[in-house]
Amino acid sequence: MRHTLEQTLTEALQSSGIDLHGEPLSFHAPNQSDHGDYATAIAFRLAKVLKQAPAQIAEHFIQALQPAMASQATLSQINGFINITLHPSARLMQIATPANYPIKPRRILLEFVSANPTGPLHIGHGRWAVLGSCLAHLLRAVGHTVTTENYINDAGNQIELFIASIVAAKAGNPIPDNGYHGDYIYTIAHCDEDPVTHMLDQHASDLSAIGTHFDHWFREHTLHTGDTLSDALAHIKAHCYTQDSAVWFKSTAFGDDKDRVLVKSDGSLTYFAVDIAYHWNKIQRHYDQLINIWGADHHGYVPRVSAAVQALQNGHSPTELTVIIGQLVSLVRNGEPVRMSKRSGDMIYFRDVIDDIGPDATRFFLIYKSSDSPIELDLNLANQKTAENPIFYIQYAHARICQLLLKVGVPPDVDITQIADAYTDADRPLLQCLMHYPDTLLDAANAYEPHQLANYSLELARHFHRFYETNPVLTSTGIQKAYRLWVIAQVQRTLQTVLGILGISAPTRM
RNA sequence: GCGCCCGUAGCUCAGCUGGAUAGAGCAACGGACUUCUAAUCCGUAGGCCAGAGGUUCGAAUCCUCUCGGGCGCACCA
Repeated sequence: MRHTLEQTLTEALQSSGIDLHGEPLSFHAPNQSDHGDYATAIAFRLAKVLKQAPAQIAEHFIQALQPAMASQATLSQINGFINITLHPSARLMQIATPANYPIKPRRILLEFVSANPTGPLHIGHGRWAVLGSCLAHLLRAVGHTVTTENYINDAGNQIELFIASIVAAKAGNPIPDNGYHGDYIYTIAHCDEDPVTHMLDQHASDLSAIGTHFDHWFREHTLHTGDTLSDALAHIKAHCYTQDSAVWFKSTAFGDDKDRVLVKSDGSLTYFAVDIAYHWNKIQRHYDQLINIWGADHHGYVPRVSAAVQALQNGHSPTELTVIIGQLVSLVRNGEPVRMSKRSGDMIYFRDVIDDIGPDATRFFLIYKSSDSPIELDLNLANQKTAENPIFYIQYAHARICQLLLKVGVPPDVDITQIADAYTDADRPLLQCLMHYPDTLLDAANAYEPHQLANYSLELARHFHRFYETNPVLTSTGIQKAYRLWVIAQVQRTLQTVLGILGISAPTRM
């Protein structure tokens, strides 16, 4: 694993009396597999300080390191880069060794979706549902403790408008202009269930359809009935002032653009005031980190919440707040944008997309792009999107392995140093890909970017399919058969882990 | 006007804290199924990384500006 290698080799260099001047070795995977398994450009960064050519420095370092590495790898210098090429058996050993992740475990509260229960979930909520659940799996995979939470705004104006809309529909009256006009309003009006409960059940059902489940559903109204609100306001009071008969929070003292109103001049609370109470509640649950996933349409809200979290804690044992801003999903039909508003009639809901292309394709489609990048979904191309969706390519790799292993029965116990004799250079890209899995996982977790893992799974599947074409297993014999079986079993294991984190099924046949 | 995100192959997108010849998928063209599932593989073609400056050994990546697109700038939630 990269981290261990960096540590070991840094120590080896230092004990040879080499001064790195604070530069980290920073290994990366070379973009050409025949350059080796790990590479570092440290010689370039030290060239100026050491007043030597990079190639010279690299050669010098290699001389110092080679003795310590000889049993595992060959070191070489190309164009000033130091390349490490593991011996085949060392590479196989690396793959077989369980990863340990150099992180400080944190207790994390991850909040996402948090849709108003005034209408069904749309595709945008779906993106956060997928991103959030993948991120939770990812952070847990490297050793953090994660609690997932869905915040429900079941109090306030929007809920009142929602209820008023249903009451009007029930009575056969026209729905208020600023009310909700979707078809679902009439559906709810025809049943006796509590409208908010009905909506929340539907949310849970939609989320469950793509395998997203929350540890907590936090209801806003519980903030109003308990002491949390007054308690939170009391804790932030030192940073507040009164002006124009409204109470303002001096958020500019914590980096916000302007101060924000908490208590309006009519005595009622702003949404922000309630949100402060919610975050106060989170802080009191003693997490190390709060992560919120918000759509780009809320990014302007970040500085004030961040300011509030700082003010509430007054610098004492701070809980860190991290807000992940994701770009929006837009729907297009016949080249024309489809407006996504809960108040307009014409709506495509998240459930429609799931039913159309299936949960696995939906999840993959929403996770394999960076959340910084907007997603445009053409409804007319929905079926085509299914064919284009690379998820089947990945699942097919897994299914191929499963069917093959089924025919073999119980694979034999193997001695890695023995089967390494069957290694050929053509297998190197696949083995490197397998070996780099823990590094990829760690990078993805540290960056809060599950899409890195989705892209990794594609890459692994590609290498596997190539291997499969040219390495018949059933007709091979002896060491070669054992080796090939071992390799595909490693691919199977890794694919299962990755697909598990992505929340996508790993079918045994297709 | 101010702030955040984005601009990479025909289309959809990767490109990790600057590193070696910028990569996939889909679409196009040409090959490979009596052989572990062809939902696959191999090959060909496709690029002024929006544009212009700057930083340096080295820039798609960092800084500044311009153009173009998305989103946001409430005593709404």
